Amino acid sequence: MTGPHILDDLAWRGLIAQSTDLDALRRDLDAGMVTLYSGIDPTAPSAHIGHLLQWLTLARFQQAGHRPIALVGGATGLIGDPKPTSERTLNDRDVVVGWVDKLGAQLRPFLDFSSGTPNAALLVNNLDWTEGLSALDFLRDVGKHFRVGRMLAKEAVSRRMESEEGISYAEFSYQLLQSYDFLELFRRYGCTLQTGGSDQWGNLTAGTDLVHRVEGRSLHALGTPLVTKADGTKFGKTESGTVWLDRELTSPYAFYQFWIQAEDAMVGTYLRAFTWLSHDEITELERHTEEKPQAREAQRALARSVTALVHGEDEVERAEAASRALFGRGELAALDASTLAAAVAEIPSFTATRSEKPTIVDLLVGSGLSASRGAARRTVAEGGAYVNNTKIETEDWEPADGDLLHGRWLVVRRGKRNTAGVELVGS
RNA sequence: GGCGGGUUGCCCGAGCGGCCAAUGGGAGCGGACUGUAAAUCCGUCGCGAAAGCUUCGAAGGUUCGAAUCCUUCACCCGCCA
Repeated sequence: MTGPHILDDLAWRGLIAQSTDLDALRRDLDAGMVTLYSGIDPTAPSAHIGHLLQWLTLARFQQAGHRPIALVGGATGLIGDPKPTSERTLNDRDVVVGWVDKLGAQLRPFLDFSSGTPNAALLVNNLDWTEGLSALDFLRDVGKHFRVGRMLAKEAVSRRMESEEGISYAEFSYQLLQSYDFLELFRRYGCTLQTGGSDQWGNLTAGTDLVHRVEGRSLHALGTPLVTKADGTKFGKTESGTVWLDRELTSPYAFYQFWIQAEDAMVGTYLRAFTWLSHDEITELERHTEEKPQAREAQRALARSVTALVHGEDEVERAEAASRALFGRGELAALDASTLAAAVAEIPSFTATRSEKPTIVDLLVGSGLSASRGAARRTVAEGGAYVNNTKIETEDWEPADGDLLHGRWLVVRRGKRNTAGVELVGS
């Protein structure tokens, strides 16, 4: 095996926020193949880039020769992990089942499941071992090992206890369910390490505690840091919401754009956490950002790498070509028809009819760039409306024939970076 | 089961019969600067071109007039059983 030790690599990448006994973990990792797991709950029809980080972490361990188990929480997803701010609303069972399937399919490309490989990845669903469990058995076999004082002390619980809203018994019990997963995976597969976001730390340690009490074994837990923006605020959101891995929810182009807009101060952090680029390559890119930030080399590499990982090289090509066309210094009118058509295909677009004589306000609203006519008019008044990179000053502006690129397209833009395509049809 | 407190726009949070489409902060959005970055400053932030319309947990009611008062319901929090 080449390259740095897996723990050193993770540390270098800034992926170790918390851990149980790191030295003991290192000894186990060095002694042979370790089976580890990380779980995500089905709370939406797609994973997002926070989940991606967990899967990549599993993949890094697999790359180092260890066996990853990717867990999808068909059971825990029915209960809901306590959020610091508010109680979750329960999702219907069949909805959760559908999401479990989607997430399972979505994570497959990130791990090697090929049978025959000694450390082939496993995909499990915790509903498999909890569904048949009676409430009495659960309380006797799992509940009996938990002290309420310890449970209350967990941050996820205490934060909620202090909040106005409080916490339901169901969410309070969540940590028991997740702990039981660790115990079950230890018994079934000899799993001795759980990784997860540091917001899961309480749940991770609850798991090691349970196994310790029941099996007398000290297992390991590793918490990855919560990825944030430079000012500490939420990462992974755009104007239109969460950045999803599902292309129907976040198009590859939008996905690429999200990464290319990364802040200078954070681009290195993201490169380390979300890409497979080597330490040398990343160090070089970080130096580039330091010396020539306006070139945005690091952002470009980041967007390219992560988009390739999630959507493939072909989509990277398309996203880059569209980005060049839309953000390039060249005139849009100078683009040939096929390049333009390809670019428009990548961005949200809609069709308008000539006879309807759409105004700039119609175009902004119709393309979804503005939420309402009032908002669209405001955008025009604020000087944020563009057609084909030309600022539109009046709200009753209508496209003339000469404005149409190749006889039918318009590129509408709100602000600096929100673009949409319009195809004008009819006569 | 009893008593008390609460539910306001994306979030926090004022308002406690008319001056309230609702103070303030944050987030968001647009502009200037720049580099599809950050910071800063300026503007904006229910729908509508406007008249006006729909909002302050839900439904009723009192009133010329309600987010503000009353009734019922739902949910949340606390204390006591």
